Amino acid sequence: MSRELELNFSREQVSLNDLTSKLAHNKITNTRLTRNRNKILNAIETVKQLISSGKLVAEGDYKIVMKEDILFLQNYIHKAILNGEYVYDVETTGKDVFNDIIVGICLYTPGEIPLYIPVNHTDIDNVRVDGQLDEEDVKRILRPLLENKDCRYINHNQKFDGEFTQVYWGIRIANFYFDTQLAGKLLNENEENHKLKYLYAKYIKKDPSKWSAFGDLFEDIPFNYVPINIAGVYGGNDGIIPYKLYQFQSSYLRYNHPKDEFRKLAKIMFEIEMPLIPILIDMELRGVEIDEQRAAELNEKYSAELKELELELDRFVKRYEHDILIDETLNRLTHGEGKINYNSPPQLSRLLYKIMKLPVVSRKEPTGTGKKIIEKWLEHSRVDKDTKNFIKMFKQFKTIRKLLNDYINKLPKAVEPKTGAVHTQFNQYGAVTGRFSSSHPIHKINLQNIPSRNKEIRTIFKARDNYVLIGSDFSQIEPRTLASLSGDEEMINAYREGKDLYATMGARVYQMDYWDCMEKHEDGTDNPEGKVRRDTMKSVLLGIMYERSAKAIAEQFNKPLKWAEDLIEDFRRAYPKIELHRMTVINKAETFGYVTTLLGRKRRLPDMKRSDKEDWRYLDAHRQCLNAEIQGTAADIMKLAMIEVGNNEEFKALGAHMLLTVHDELICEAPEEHAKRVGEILTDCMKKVGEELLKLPMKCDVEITKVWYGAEYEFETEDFDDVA
DNA sequence: TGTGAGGGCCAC
DNA sequence: AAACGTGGCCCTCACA
Repeated sequence: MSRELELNFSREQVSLNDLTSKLAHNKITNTRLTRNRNKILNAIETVKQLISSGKLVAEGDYKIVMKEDILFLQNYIHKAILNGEYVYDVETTGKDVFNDIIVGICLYTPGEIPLYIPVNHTDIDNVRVDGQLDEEDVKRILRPLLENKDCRYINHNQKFDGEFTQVYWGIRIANFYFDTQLAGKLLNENEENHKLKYLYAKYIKKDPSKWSAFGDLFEDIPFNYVPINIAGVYGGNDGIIPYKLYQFQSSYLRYNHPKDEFRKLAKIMFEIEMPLIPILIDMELRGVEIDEQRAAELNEKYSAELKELELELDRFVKRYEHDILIDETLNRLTHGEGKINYNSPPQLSRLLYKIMKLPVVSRKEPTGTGKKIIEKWLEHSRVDKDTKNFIKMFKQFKTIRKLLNDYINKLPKAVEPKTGAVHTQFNQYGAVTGRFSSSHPIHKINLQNIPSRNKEIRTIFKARDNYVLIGSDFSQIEPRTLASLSGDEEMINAYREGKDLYATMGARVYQMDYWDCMEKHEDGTDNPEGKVRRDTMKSVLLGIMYERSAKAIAEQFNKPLKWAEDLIEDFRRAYPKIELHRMTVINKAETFGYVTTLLGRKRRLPDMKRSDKEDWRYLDAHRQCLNAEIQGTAADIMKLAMIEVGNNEEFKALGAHMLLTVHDELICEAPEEHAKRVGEILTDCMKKVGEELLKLPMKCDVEITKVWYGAEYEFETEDFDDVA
């Protein structure tokens, strides 16, 4: 099956004894630059001194495995397999799974000595150090352990090790059993940080202050330059530390814990977070292809527009040239040239407020130049027509600049040549609520904030040749979650009967007919008044989930404060159970200092225990209570759905792959001929999971396209086949 | 030369 | 002071 990735690493082109070209991607490894060379040498010297002064010590005995130890290693692996659990950690030249390389392996199994196995250590001139085992031998010897389903793999941030192991050695680790980083987040998402050494210092050594001395010594130094004897100290620790942390954490995260709250957390750990790791590895390594031609077209189009806008802006600003030049700040910031940089908030605020004398429209941001302020200026009576025109162009300029710099021009640069795709990392516990986040350490790619309001940007993403994109999104998952958690009959019934929720709410709150609160009349004609009512209800409901103030809702609809207050009050009366639920969640948070999702994932909000209810820290936490419960529950559902999809045999057999998850939407790729079936499997899995948990009907909208947000894919009809 | 803060804005 | 929840990244500018 096409589950394995085809990568062209061309490793043969590089002499095994001189790793220069392999390391050349990373500018710091260009040791011909004295700056880099010195930086590395100094860092190594620092570590040597730390060791000789006793400040940096191994946690215990350890062994460095060299060429002559090959039989010992084989025997060790045998013992690890009998033991059934092990720590395995890869040390690499950096974080880029497609371009960095494995330098050494830390290995540990309980009852045995921790090992450090160097494989690609070099001297400062990138010449491989003698005496190390061949990488091929290490790979061959480790494989039976890593691929053994009965052997529990334990480590911190296993996705990283799993990806390197898969990309370089073609080995898929069989049993991701316990990730101490994920466990750390489940047990306390508010931790100062979730780095291995920090958690170890805090919970095992009980001295969090000391962690930094051990912390990121090699953060910026490719590990290959670290002398093997020093790496051994470090590597020995990296085997034992995760294991001790695991022992500590698993005393809480276990199915037989006396407290129900921990049994639930154990369930989330072992039935959601851990099974997700191999799925995310597949998604991240596969990546998504982009159409560089399309990106170039859009670049041309938007660049031209941007250039034009800048000229127009300059033309208008020209009349203030003198004022700009005599303004001390602007003169300095524009280097005495008076040419405004429209990307610079300091320059703009000076220009707009001091020179052009635009009124302050937000007490909160008296020098702001953002969207909200621009909107206010555009409606302000004291701003003249010409200036409004200028502001409009400025607004447009900013939008275009953002689209160009952040997406259109950036995506092609992020294509990984070895796969021809753009990759991101899905941080599994990226948000405190349990949601994913998306980022990339090298390319800085976040695939969860690709513009959707602008319909063109997403069309840069395309399915691979002969594949289609199949995206399915949960319709209104958060309101559905609220309906389920609160048990509000009216809301639940709206979903059961397949009615429009917001129109149902509108009918109730406004005491009007259902159809008077819809975007269209019953006969299909437009109903603008109905649309306003429906939009208002949507906003109020979202507002309640986000603890939005009446003032903010009033502002959005340009209505008086009283109007919004009454609306919210009406809503609360019409849906008493939602309000009751909100109060219950808040009370729980005040009593216990945390709220939980449906499955028991915790959001700890210790500030809810403050007695001063006016304290901003209390209010801050207060706003998070209901939202964390709903957002977190929705995240749990999406995660379970991904596991359901990822483990679906038919889905795999049809050659389908998950590519992206954007909170309530899951985007997959499948061969064209299986598109329909894969779409069905996808929505079936998602709906099944949602309905099991929320006990109300779920709705998923599927789209099959060649490009993201593109036109619906046209299936070839059978007739067409016959003709062909 | 690198870094962090502030302002801003994209997504759900 | 903030007053809408969860994120990540860009750009400029000041500062080490």
